Amino acid sequence: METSVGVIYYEDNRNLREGISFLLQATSGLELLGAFADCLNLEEEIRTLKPDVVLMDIDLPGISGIEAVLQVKSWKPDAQVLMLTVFDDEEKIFEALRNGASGYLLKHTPPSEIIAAIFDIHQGGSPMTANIARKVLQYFQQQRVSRADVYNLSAREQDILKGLVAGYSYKLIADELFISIDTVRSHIRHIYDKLQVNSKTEAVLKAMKERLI
Amino acid sequence: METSVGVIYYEDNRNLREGISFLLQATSGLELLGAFADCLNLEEEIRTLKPDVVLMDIDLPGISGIEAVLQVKSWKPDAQVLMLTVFDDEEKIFEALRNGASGYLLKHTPPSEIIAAIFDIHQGGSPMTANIARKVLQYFQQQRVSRADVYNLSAREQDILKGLVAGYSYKLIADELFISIDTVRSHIRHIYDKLQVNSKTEAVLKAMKERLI
DNA sequence: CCTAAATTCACATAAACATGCGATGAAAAA
DNA sequence: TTTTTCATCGCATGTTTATGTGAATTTAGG
Repeated sequence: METSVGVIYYEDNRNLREGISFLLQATSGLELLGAFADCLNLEEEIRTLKPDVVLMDIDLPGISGIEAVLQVKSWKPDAQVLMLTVFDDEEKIFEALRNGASGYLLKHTPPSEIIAAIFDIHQGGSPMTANIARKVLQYFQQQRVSRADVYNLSAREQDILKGLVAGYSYKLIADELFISIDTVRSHIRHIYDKLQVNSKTEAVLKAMKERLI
Repeated sequence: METSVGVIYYEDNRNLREGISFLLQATSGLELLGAFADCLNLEEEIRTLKPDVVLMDIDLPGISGIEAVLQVKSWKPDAQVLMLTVFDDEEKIFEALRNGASGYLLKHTPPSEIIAAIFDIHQGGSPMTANIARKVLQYFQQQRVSRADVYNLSAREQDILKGLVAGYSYKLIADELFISIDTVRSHIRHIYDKLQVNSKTEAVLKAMKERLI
């Protein structure tokens, strides 16, 4: 059983690459399998070196670090990718994370923390700076902005809409709420007006997407 | 302009509360506005003490820390809530974060890091342990895993299902795919069989909830 | 008090949908 | 080669929805 964590490092800035490489080599428990300036031979490098952790600069020439993540994960799905970036650009962060990166650090992070993060990520954690974590959280929280009152749905209309979202037919909703089916029809007409739709499916989709219920 | 960060602390364990309280008081740049064992007077405390940061144990007797987050955010939306917990229970994490918490630390985090996290959160970061960050990421990544194959939907059936999820009528789907409306019917029959539903709305709901598309 | 919503109900008709029972040809699997 | 699955189409029938029109009662706001 190997005890050290195999690392590959992609970084186009030579000084930085050599500096961090030296640090990685000097750290017991880590094994630097390779350090490269670009991802031109990514596939072969991943296949032959079989890294546990890939340290990846996000702004690489040629194939960007973001695309590279996808490739790393497709060739070695259990490899953990830790992104390094100078700027915390929201779009790039999300793209990289969606592509399968597991951690995200700013380059100005102290070297000791980068080392710690490599061990972290290898043990199943997702090291990221508090700033980046906040952006992820916001994306994840941004939801409940739009509420039912935006569309001025009355309480009863929301009841009916809940029934629709539950997948009920008009008749079931009527039974559920102890009202006639024509009343249900009437409410649904008003709901459609307010949501600007004209079918059950569209209303349900809008309700789900905008979390009106 | 006040320079210190006002903190309120909720923790039912007396020893822990007094220990951390002492630490908070001794830290320059922080001002401990209050430390309480429960959230029974949460509203008043938030209103009168106007904290910048609320340090909240997740497992409080009476009103749980998770519900408390919602209340804190409703009475002082710009207050940042930092959750503290012993176990990293996935459900509780997500509930707290959905309710508006901005950070999440395990209780065994070293006191120095808790202090650092308070400053972090006040400056717009979201401090969280690597383990918790991983869970958030996974939730956020779990999306694009087309589980359509779980139900053995054929490629064409997925096309039609996409049409339904887009809110199209049979006729529109038929036009879109250059097939007859009867063919659409036929595919939809098979989709219903495979998904075990019997209406457009149910199929759409299932597709959305389980991210089949 | 008056008006505007909201809630309830009714009748009617056309459109859309669900389902049953077929069928054909092509491609993939056995 | 035979069988199975897929994708395509048709017809028929009953059910559910969408929409028009109208109206009585309750509730909330000006």
